[in-house]
Amino acid sequence: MNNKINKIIKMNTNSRFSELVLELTKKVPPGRVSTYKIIANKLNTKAYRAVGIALKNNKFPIVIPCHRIVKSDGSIGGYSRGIKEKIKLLKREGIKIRNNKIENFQKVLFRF
DNA sequence: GGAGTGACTTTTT
DNA sequence: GAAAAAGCCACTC
Repeated sequence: MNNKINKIIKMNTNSRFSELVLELTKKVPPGRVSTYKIIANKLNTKAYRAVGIALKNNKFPIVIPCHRIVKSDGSIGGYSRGIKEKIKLLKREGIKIRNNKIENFQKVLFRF
């Protein structure tokens, strides 16, 4: 099951970086969020922006919970289908959002 | 292989 | 505290 997902990810990422980004994104549990910064730090890099690029370019947003990745100040960030959709998905998982910012950000933040 | 781009972050106005 | 600027580095073409 998970192996299949990994294969799919590898298929669609020629570079190691994107692969790792997607791997980490997958590990964020439901109801929690993480940030581009945390992921970049986890990969020992400062390519915060490249993390976003990797998520944007991933071909399988179904298996990758991209919506659980937000900006480091708790605001939403971006989403290929529009931030409205992202907010909706987050709310569905029990995360409260006000004025495009996540409430209890520190609480729901998942630090790996 | 160089230049432009971006779902970011931090610092400075 | 909002807005702008600067810094960052992988990605794409």
